[in-house]
Amino acid sequence: MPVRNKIKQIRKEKGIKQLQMAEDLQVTRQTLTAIEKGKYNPSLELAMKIAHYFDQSVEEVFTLEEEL
Amino acid sequence: MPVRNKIKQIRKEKGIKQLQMAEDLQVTRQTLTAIEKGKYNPSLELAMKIAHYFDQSVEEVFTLEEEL
DNA sequence: CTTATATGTAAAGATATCTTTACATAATTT
DNA sequence: AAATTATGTAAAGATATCTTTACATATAAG
Repeated sequence: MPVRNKIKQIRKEKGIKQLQMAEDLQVTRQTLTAIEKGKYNPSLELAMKIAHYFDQSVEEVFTLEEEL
Repeated sequence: MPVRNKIKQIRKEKGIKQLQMAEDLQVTRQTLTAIEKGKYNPSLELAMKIAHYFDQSVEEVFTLEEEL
């Protein structure tokens, strides 16, 4: 059950730069890039910070893939 | 910003045993105990599985503490 | 009281998450 | 075209998450 995210899409819609967002969330830009690219999933804490940063719920940003 | 959870409380309300729940979620009972006790936070994937297991949202089960 | 069931805890090891440093390419601006 | 800004990537190291094995205590049932 991999987790997919819509971070890049939402970030683009809101016109936010990776660097800006990384600083606001107090993580490195590399962390954000890796997560957007699906290299790994964020911790629960970071996932909640990201969702709330977008004024959205965790489920609106991250989805648990059913198949497999 | 620590993450708090209501897993034990919700599990008790639903009358589910740790072992039963651990098997359903395909994690060890020790993992569940540690998370309920706040020794560490679950991964995002496990957090979403737990919330959905309870038919609840991540935010209903896990809360991001504001202060600090 | 003895047995069984539910929960708590711990240590060692594996893998995942995140940082730091560094470099590379793509896209935008001048 | 040159400079600046935005994004992609990688490797080493630190810490977090999770498993396995094992034992301990608490609560309930016989």
